[in-house]
Amino acid sequence: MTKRERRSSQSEQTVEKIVKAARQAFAENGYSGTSVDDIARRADVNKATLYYQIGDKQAMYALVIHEVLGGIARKIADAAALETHPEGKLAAYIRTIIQAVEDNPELPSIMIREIASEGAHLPEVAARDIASVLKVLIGILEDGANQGIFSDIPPFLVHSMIMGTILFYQKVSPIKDRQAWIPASLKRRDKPLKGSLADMVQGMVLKAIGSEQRL
Amino acid sequence: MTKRERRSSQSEQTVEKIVKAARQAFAENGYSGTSVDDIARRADVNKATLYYQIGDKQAMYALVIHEVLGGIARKIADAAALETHPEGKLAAYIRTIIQAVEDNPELPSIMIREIASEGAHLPEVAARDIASVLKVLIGILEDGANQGIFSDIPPFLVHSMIMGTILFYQKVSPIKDRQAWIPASLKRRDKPLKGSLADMVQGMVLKAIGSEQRL
DNA sequence: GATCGGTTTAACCGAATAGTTAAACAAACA
DNA sequence: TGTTTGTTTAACTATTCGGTTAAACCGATC
Repeated sequence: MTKRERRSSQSEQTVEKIVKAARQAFAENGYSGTSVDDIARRADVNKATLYYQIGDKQAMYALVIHEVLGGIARKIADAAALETHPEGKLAAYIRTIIQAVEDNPELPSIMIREIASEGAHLPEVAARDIASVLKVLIGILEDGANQGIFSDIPPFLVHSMIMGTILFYQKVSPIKDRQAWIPASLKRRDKPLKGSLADMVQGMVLKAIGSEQRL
Repeated sequence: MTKRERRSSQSEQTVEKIVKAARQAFAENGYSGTSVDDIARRADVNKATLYYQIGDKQAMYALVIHEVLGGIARKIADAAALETHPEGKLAAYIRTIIQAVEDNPELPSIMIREIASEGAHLPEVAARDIASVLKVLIGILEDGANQGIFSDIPPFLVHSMIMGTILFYQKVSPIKDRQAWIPASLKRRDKPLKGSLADMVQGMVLKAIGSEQRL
């Protein structure tokens, strides 16, 4: 590392600290529920530094969104392209989304809130990312329907089912563990599921949209 | 209407105006994103009146939550109790939830946000309501599994699938209509679904959790 | 029609908010 | 060592926030 690089790499380090703090804060409390001072406190950095390094609150949010959603779109498209059959493509599609959710603990909260507010704070880059993911799903479902493998269910309903199931389960699961009225036996049943959530959701979705004549 | 009643009924009318305004504001912008002044403006009432009639912001939110979630729990239990077979019970369960969502346009946004924040603003009354609904679902799934009708899927995953699908679709559907890149033919396919969303979700969920040997 | 009590209101308060500024700091370089 | 340049900081501003107050309002009762 040259001397010139050292300064800029320290700057990158503070940017990283800020983005991490912002990601956690936005996930916990939403856009309006998060104050810039709170982000600064979490990042252990002066508030003016946030404005110097990144910009205003919207810019911080856009950066977080981009970081969280940015890479996913291509990953999904790539994973689906590796498969040949619609069933395999759909399974890969679901598996990749679950993998992304498990890699980013803050993704469900942020995405769920974004859906609730109908994308009010979404930068267009992110909207395009989501759109490209949807196009992949639409293609898979059309292929499957043409081959008689899938029944004719509106793609947006399928999309709602996949995303809704995954994101909700990710958020509901920890709440469940804190509920005293739920018998321990029930709680235990979800534990081993952790690793195989993908398999379970895959199976459910494929059965849900599978065509009758195939069974 | 007696003379004495007129005054109190006018008071009730302002409370209604306030609750309606609060419900819409909280649904649109969330708890933190809604200002008391905004609610007052929407209700066309002075801010001090809100505090006189209802209480502080939390009390207003609790009232909205109670109004939105209050009646649903018993409706679901009643509807499921009318059926004898697990499949019929589950279908009634789903149908009732969809009916409630369609009757309350603000329900999805509020409930989705509440899930994102892990019930941070939820009054205990509402938490109990949700718990009782979950108990009904757990009972149905246990019966079905014992009778070999349903396969053994964790109840919280089934719950996530049902609620996630319904709530997400309700929010995603209007977004979809505003997207220019989506072919009109695709948009049209969801239209006739409006009335039969219940049938479709019922069918998907039952197929998703149906046991193998039954097919 | 005087007055009593429930209701609404304008005006106000302190705290928190998003965003700015000018100065201090520290690393590179001459 | 002094200067320059990129970075961080404390202190500040204007606005908005949730919540309060005291006075005005108005229908019911006498």
